[in-house]
Amino acid sequence: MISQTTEYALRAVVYLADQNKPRTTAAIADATQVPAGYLSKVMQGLCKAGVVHSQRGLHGGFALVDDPSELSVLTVINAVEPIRRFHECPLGLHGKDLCPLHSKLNDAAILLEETFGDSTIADLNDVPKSRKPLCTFPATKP
Amino acid sequence: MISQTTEYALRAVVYLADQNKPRTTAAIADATQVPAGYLSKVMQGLCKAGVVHSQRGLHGGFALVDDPSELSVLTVINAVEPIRRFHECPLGLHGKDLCPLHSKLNDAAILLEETFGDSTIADLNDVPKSRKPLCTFPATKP
DNA sequence: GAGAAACAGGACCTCCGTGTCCAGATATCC
DNA sequence: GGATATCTGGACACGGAGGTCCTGTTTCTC
Repeated sequence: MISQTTEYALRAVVYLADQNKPRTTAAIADATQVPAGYLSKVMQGLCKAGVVHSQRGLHGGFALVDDPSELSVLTVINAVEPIRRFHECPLGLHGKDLCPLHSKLNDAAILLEETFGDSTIADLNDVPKSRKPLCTFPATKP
Repeated sequence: MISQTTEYALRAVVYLADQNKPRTTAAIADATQVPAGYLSKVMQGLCKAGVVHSQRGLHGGFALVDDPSELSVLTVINAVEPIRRFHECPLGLHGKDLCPLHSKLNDAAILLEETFGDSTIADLNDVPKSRKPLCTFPATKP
């Protein structure tokens, strides 16, 4: 449903939203448990898509471009790997008129888009402090 | 959202439902535009999962085990590649208590399961004859 | 301007989804 | 029982997702 890479991107964005200042790849990787080398690629993608911006040099790192309350989960997903829609039959038959099967699959895709479009990154961080932390970056101090 | 293989399986099942007698791999492949060699593997999977049964020899082929009205789209999907749920944090933190991010992703997975669980293969074939054919196996006679 | 911090991006690796091909097993028909 | 039809299963090929590593480039600080 969602690729590994997309989930990595979401974790990183949720983390950045919670920190609201630039964070280095190393810091994000540590907090989100994403392989640092690979995360670097993922962040480059988010950067090109305009979701985050990067700053080199001392005190640099990545930061969100928009306010987390303005950034939907769907936006992040689409920046990495858009949800696949069926605008026409994959077999090239009956033109734009989807058969029931692909119509159903398309409906499911739309459902996902709505679900992810409705929640913002801010929403995901908006929980009581105790439960808060995303899955990882919080109280990792056992 | 749905792998290529899963879509192939759905096409094959929809076709078999419409034919309601055993069909060979070659016939299914032709009707559904799925590479024959690969379809053979996919059908073997569906067979092991108990969705279809196979018959070797003359007049053999594959046929559905259950009535199409008893077979949900979800069943077929799960037979090939189950929808991934998050029963616990993938990072191994806070036990069974999902963080908002993975809780959201899990909700989306449940939504998909409901959507696909609600429609049967029979539903997909239940349209006016003219529009009917799945995407391919119908009037391919131009 | 020198040095350190940090991103950018290329080369390379592995694994799995997708796909092809073929020999073998099994069922039907005559 | 032999010929034919058909599924079964293994070997292999290819590309892309996921992942590692290293060098280059930019920017900050002093």
